[in-house]
Amino acid sequence: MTQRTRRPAHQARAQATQQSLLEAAIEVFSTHGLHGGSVSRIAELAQSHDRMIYYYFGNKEGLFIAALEEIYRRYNEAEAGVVLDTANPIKALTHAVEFFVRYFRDHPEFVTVLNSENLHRGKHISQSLLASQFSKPAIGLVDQALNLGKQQGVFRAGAQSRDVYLMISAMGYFYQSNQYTLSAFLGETLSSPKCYEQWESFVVDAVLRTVTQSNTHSTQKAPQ
Amino acid sequence: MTQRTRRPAHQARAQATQQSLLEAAIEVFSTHGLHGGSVSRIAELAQSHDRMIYYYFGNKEGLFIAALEEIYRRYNEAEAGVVLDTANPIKALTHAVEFFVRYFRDHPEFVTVLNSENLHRGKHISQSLLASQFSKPAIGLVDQALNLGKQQGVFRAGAQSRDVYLMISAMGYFYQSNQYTLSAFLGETLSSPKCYEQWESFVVDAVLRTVTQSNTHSTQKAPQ
DNA sequence: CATTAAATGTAGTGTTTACTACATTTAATG
DNA sequence: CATTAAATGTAGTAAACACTACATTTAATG
Repeated sequence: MTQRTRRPAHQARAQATQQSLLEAAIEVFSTHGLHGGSVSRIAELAQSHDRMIYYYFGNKEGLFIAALEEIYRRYNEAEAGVVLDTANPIKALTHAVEFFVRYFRDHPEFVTVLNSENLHRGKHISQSLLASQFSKPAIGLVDQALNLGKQQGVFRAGAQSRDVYLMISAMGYFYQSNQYTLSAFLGETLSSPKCYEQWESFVVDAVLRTVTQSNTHSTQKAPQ
Repeated sequence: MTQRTRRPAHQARAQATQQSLLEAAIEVFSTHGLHGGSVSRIAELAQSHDRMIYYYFGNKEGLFIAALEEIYRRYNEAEAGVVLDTANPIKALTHAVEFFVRYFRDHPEFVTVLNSENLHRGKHISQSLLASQFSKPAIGLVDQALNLGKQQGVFRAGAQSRDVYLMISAMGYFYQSNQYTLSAFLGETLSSPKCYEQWESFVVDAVLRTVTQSNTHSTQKAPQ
């Protein structure tokens, strides 16, 4: 905030409370949504006071924006940490798919907070100054694997990175996000490890079938 | 409710208020969520009184369950109205995909209310007595098209209806549900008709590539 | 046309909410 | 060690919330 860099002990403690408030906010907002999660509950979970939320984040919305930025930051950080096998495009793309599907599975708070933000029509992410930075490495992984395969003639040139990224995200995200209504709708639980594994391998299979060279029909136009 | 069938004028008026409350509930819950949408706002939009919500639906949760059941009912109704070309499996599956993608696009309230329900871990849909009925025609369309193709040797036997249904739903649903964060994340708006069309044709292509026999030299032209 | 019950209108209740005014503690510095 | 500002603690406020007690209107029936 506006503190000078002259008071290290104060600043350390301050940053600790900020961090715990942010962590609590992610937890509460992810389980109850923006309206459902109260500032008092967040403060309590952080073992602090709601007073501090206003001190550090201005208001409830400011805290939500901070939480949103944080989960995006972690998502990008995780994505940046993935190293793909440059020799084998199929292996590379497979690993990329596995990363995304597993990330959504292992980070339900990312999914639910994004859902809350989309309920509010992206009102907060559009306010965020950091949002523009997020777009940089977004499709990076998929783009990397796809280009690799195109160069080697394994993947068809028509497959666009953005579309394939959306495809992978959609299948991983939707399975996690809608697991409860899907389970009720389909009459079977989707949360078991066995079910997860089967879905993961299907997604890998579907993505590979979508991007690999084949002489089957196509409704997709040529790339430009 | 508990009214006898002896008072038609009363009953007609009663059903009208019930219907307008339900419609208003879908509207408000879909734009603000379960917690964000208030009963007073719903009553006002329905040009009624919050008093009537408790009279007809018991409480706020009862109204939400009713709204949930209603959007599911409409979804199933729309699905049941689709007639597929039994002679051409590729055409049939293409039409099925187009139906789903367009349904999610044209019924954002279905998407957002389901998201709210999933935020609450399916708490309400599991309470619903009608929920079990919903599962019946769920995969129907996809299953129909897929079996058709398998019989004719166009689609591979390994492709399971449930997986393909999830794939189609995921790609259609996610694109609509996450359009705001995706637009910010990817740096381009996804809501333009042109973008929608391109995505739709990609989904059709991806699904067909996923389920078709990989080694067949199908010279069959794609549907327009 | 009086009766009756369904349907609606009115005016509340207690609670929770986001947010704030004000007091107090902490620790770095002259 | 007194000063000072950052950091925290306490005790509120007004508004919105879900929900309800009670009164009134409506129209079908004896």
